[in-house]
Amino acid sequence: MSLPHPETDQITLPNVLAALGDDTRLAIIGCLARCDASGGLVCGQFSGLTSKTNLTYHVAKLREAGVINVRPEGTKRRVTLRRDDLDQRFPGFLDSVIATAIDLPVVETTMRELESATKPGSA
Amino acid sequence: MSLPHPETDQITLPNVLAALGDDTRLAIIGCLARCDASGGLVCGQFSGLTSKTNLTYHVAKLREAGVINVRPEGTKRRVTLRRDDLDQRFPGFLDSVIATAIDLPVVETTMRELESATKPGSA
DNA sequence: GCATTAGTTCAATATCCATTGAACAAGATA
DNA sequence: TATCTTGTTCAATGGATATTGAACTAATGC
Repeated sequence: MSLPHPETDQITLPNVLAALGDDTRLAIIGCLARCDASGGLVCGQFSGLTSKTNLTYHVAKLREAGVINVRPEGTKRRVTLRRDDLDQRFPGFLDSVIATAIDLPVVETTMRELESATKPGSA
Repeated sequence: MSLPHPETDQITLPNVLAALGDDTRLAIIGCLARCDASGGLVCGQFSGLTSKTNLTYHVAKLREAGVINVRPEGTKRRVTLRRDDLDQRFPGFLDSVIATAIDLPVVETTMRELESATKPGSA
């Protein structure tokens, strides 16, 4: 964990809601919801959503709010949902968000990334 | 319902999250969560939160996102949570938000309003 | 060592969003 | 009718937030 992440008990609802109240970031969460079981995703796999620079910005927002975990992996950054932490802090919240976010439309470029990510042996 | 409210199936998660991702609006929801059983609140009872003008703005945001219902009552506006609609659309979501929002600190002026609102015969 | 890949930093801009005050409208009350 | 209460509208402002491109760093592979 070389990047700063808030402790579980420092995650606040206002921050989480503000972080999720953005289309780009909600799309990131939707993608993660689909692929989290297969080890999460790396930043590059969100490339269909927006520019590389902008992605850095939005991923940082989600990380700082405590919604995701970002772990360096070589030159890449592996992104996962902080499911347990959020469940502990706001029971039922993440599940209800994911249930809807997972159905949000995804651009085709990103869709292909997700498909290859969920294939066995891709993590 | 003289003011425009979205139909239940037009309420979207991105809009709801964006509406709740603001401290003033989350405070309004917290107040409503305490008092909704006793018939909701009128705008004036949120006066401790911000200015009158600004309140109109935030209440409109919540109404347009489908989070609250606003019903004219003489010169007043009665505000209630759209519990059933939100539960139907995003099961578990509102409950998990309220469970936390109800514990958020409330300014004293507003606190007094809430106390008088929950007294029997005040609705 | 050199090029490639993956992501970051920084400064600039653009856009959106919250906040304010003055003037207004509508209903209640006398 | 005059006045008070409650909330709205509008235009203006300030501040935050998203987006961009250029230059950069760090790890990987040849």
